[in-house]
Amino acid sequence: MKLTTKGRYAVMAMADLALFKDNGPINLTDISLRQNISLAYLEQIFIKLKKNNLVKSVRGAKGGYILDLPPEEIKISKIIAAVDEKVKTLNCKKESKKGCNNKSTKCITHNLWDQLDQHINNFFEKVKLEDLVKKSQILNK
Amino acid sequence: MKLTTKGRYAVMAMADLALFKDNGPINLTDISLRQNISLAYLEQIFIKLKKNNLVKSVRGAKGGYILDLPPEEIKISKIIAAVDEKVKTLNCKKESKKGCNNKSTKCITHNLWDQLDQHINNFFEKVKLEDLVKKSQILNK
DNA sequence: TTAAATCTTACTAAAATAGTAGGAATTAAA
DNA sequence: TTTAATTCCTACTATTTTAGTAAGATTTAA
Repeated sequence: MKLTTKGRYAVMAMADLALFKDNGPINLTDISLRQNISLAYLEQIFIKLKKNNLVKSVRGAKGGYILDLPPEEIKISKIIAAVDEKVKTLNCKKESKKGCNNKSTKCITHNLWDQLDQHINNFFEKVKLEDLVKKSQILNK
Repeated sequence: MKLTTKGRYAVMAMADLALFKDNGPINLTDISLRQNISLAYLEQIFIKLKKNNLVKSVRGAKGGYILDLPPEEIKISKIIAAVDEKVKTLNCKKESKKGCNNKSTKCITHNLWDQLDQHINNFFEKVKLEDLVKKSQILNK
């Protein structure tokens, strides 16, 4: 689990798709304007979302993207995992069969980071795209 | 809450201090060797730990650092906060009185990141230095 | 007096992140 | 059949952050 603006953009864009999911394919230019993210950057992000079966594309004029699943079935964890390659927040420099940093034991804090990863993952596993859309409707009066 | 190797090093070093807390001041050269972290880098880290009242220093020969509190009273969250300046995992580009990115509303995912920060913080609030020391003794046979 | 240590400041290298650029391919609609 | 809108693809670049180095000043036990 790695947290960067790329992941944040991805979640924002997916939430945008969810909000407008009944309008047919949504093009990136619209998302770019609404969410204030550069078009070219969004394009890169959507290639990854597509590869990970989170969205479907419709090419050509009047094309765009649509969610591949209903918002209540899309976990935030999947979205973030799709765009940010690395999986862990923090790694020990090297972990061999022996242990961390080639020492004979795991480093003192090794388990702590493992647990943190699980903890963050749990959080994002529980939240669905649907939850964000609902919230944004309620909270922004 | 920002997670980098600096934070990890800080936790490792503090755990090291906790392990050897009955030996009087521990010098950074020893920690450097045991934890495989460069001395000069450790020095920088310890300046911050000291500023944040997590350790006390003893200058001069036979000097070193000691914990300012017993390990059961030192939360991991404090250690990480001490060395990593920024507090949040992810920020919206700009949040003015109006909302994120100067739009009239908070961005769709704003609350999500706030909640995540709380979630991670909770985790580190619950874990004390003592827990790490115990664990390292048990798990590394 | 010396050696071991912290303290201080400034610099630098490396990596990651964020973003740009330019054009190819596809397709709805005029 | 042409055009405009759109995704797709690849490469490049600028910026920021992170990690680390360097050099020396200061302090103090022995």
